[in-house]
Amino acid sequence: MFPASLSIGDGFMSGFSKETHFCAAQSEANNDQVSDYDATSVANTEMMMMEPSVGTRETKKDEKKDRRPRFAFQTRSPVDILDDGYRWRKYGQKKVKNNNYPRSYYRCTHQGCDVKKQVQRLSGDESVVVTTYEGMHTHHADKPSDNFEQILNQMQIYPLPN
DNA sequence: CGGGTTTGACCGGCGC
DNA sequence: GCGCCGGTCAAACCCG
Repeated sequence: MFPASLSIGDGFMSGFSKETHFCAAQSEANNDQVSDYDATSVANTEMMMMEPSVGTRETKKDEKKDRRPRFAFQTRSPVDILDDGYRWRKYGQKKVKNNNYPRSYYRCTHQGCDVKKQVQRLSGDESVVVTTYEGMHTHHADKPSDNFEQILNQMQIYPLPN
C-alpha cells in the first residue's frame, strides 16, 4: 500500500516545497450507520500529514505568515467528493502533468475561514483519491460529527511553530 | 434569487 | 525573456 503512496508522492507533491516532511498513519473508516451521504463508502484511508514546511523557502521578502499546516491523505473511494462536514466552494479545476484526472480546488465557504483543499485522483490507480487540506478551520463543522471530523480535529491540534 | 459549479483567462514562479 | 506549469479569478451558467 505504501509503495503506491510513494509513487504518487512526487506526483501530487509537485506543488509543494520539496522538503516537506510527512509521516504516515493509517485509519480505518468503518461506517456502520451511514448518514445521508454515500461518500461514506470509504474502505480504508491511508493518511499522511505533513508539517508546515519550516524555513524552506524564504526567497521572497520574509513572508512569515505563509506557513499554514497542510495535511494530505489518500482514500480508497469511488467518489471524489468526500463529505467531511464542512461546506466547500469549488473555485478551480486543472489538469496536472502526469495525471489524466483533473485536480479540483475548493475553499471553505465559512466567512473568515480561508481553508483550502484540493482533491486529486490518481492516474495509475483510479480507485484512490488524494485530498490535501491547507490551513486550519476557525469554526466547527456544521454537520454532525462523524469519523472524519474527529480525525481532522486531531490532526489540526498539531503544534505550529511560532 | 442566492449560492455553488464550470471553464477559459490570467498570473506568478521557476527553469532554460 | 519566454514558455511551461500550477494556482486563482470571474463571468457565465446551473439548480434548488
